[in-house]
Amino acid sequence: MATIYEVSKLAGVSLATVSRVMNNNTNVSDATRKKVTVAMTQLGYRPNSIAQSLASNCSNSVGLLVSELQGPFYGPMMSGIETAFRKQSKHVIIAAGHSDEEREQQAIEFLISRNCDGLILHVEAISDDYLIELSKGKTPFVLINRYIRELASRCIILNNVKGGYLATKHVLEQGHTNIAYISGPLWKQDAQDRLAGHKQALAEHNISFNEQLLYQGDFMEDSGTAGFQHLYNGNSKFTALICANDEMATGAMASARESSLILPEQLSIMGYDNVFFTRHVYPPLSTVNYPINEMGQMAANWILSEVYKKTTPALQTLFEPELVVRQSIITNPQ
Amino acid sequence: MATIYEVSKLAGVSLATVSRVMNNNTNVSDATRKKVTVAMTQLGYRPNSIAQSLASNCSNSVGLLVSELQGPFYGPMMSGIETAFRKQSKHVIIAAGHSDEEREQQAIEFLISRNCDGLILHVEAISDDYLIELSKGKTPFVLINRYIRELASRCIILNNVKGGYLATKHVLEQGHTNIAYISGPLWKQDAQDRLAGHKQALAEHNISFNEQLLYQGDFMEDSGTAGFQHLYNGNSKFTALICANDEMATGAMASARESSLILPEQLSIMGYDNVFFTRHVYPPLSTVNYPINEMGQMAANWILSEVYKKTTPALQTLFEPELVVRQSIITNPQ
DNA sequence: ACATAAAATGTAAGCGCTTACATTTATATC
DNA sequence: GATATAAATGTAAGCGCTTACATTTTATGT
Repeated sequence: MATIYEVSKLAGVSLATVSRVMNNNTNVSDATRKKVTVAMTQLGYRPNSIAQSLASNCSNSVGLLVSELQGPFYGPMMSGIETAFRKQSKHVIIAAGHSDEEREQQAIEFLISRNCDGLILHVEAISDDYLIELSKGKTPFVLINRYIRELASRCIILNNVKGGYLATKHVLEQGHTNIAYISGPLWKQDAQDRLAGHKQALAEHNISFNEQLLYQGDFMEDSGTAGFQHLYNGNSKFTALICANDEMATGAMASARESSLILPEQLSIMGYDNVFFTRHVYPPLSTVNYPINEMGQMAANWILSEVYKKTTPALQTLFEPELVVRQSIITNPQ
Repeated sequence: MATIYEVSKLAGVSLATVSRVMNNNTNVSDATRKKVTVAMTQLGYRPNSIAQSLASNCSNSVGLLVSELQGPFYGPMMSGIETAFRKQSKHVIIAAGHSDEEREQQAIEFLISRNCDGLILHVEAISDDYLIELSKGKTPFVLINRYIRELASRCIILNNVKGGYLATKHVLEQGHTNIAYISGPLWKQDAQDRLAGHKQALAEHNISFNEQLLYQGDFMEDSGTAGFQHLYNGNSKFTALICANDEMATGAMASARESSLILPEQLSIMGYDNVFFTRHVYPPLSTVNYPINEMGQMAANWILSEVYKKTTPALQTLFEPELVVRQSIITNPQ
């Protein structure tokens, strides 16, 4: 592999000049610039990004930490992020935290020791304090789907209260009054917010919240099935079930079907996230759109702007959910 | 950030010695090793991986090129790969090729210029010739889901003929004799192989292959719906439909339902890949398992072994598919 | 034509490590 | 205890770039 030195020799200029044309900012005359580029192509020169990084103290890489590499939620997020960075020739180093405090911490350490210029973090288990502490370090980061007041400007989040509200409002408008709810783990902010939105919509329709109709799940499919069983065997009847995310909704659907319910006729079900497979389940699931792809792109833009000082479209920190109506909710035949 | 120099000063040894204890291979007496490690922790020293890379000419990073970051197929693959590498402190740089020749090529260029020590490639559009040429370069790579005779030892593939065979055999054993088939794009090897397996099973059961019952799709959902429509409006009747992957099967299901067919009673459908959402569709889709997670891990092991000279579990290049029976196939009531 | 400022180019010192080779120190052999 | 051998440590030259600063060239004004 040719080095900058050979290029400079061939072009008959100094190392510095070659470097200058590479980083085409500084003043180089057109004549020499041409000489150099010719030499480069002639030698098939490709800059050594490692050497560049060492000398410039900038690795052009950003670390991305997600909970899982698989699953319907993270794919679109990573996709949005990768697209934004590739355009700028930044590369992304990925790691998975598996929603486990220790592993998330390790992953962050790993990414930092890898000289990432910035980090995009989707973390769940790690404490606010740790992140606040981290923010004092020299590696900038942005948070997705997590709000910490002290770090507000770098928290890219969805208006989950609104989303919860939208979901329940829609169900109410179809005439349902007995509505069960399977929430996420309530120590998580997003789970709380979605539930809060639910309650708000209920209140607006003068329906009192019934604790009997609440089940706390963990955002995973199995807790949807468990939740349905629990609720179904309880004393309070319901004609609609709202789940705090699509996976749980799916689990609940399977479980409902096992209990010989006909869907959606005998039970309306609502999801949240608008994960891609919601179109595929039967009946197609009505849900709330979580623009995770866009939020991923925004996170990338944040880094591009704050770390690499690029000009980007205006940074936005709060995203709005939207109702997605499909066929899992029927109007309640009173 | 402390450097190796400061560590050496604090420990009262030379740079080389510090370097040695870091790469803890060479001979260092226990006494000095201890001195050095103490100094390290005292300073909170973290090696600069960029400098290491430059000096050692090894970036400890491997490039991963997939078609899409999203979608049910790539998630588990990336997951398997990341897990294997994290354990060895290698990092993975991802890029997406979007099944487009030019973009795949660019991505490979990008990864190479990023000094990846090795590459894991899931490419579809790029030519055999390009890859053969690439194999002469200095960056080693392994191919997933692609077989090129000249590069056989680095092709990690599934026995797709067998998979196709298994799927059709199962359907035949349920008493179906009129079986439609939606294939992948037949310029792709895997699509061909799956179809070959299908024909083989048919032949074994003395059923002649009916061209009327074949539709060539493109592995994407929409072509499943288009395929179903085409076949359904054709002259040949069928009681079962086999799709060359799960997405197309899903599309076909939706389409069949739109044509007021009751599933699975009026039409048995079979998928391929065992993508995670197959459990969620209704009826749960019978399919063929593609152990993509394991194959991802194997690809990682290949790199670990060939590039980093680590000892790994035996390398394996050919994987076997397995039938996954769920509820989308009923026995044909002759 | 000459002084002066601006633009273009060159020089050389790092960036933080690894590693071949040289040197010193410890261990074994007789 | 002298010698041979092995183990431990040190020295210093890079790895391929960037960049502050120095120098040379070119443009500008009079």
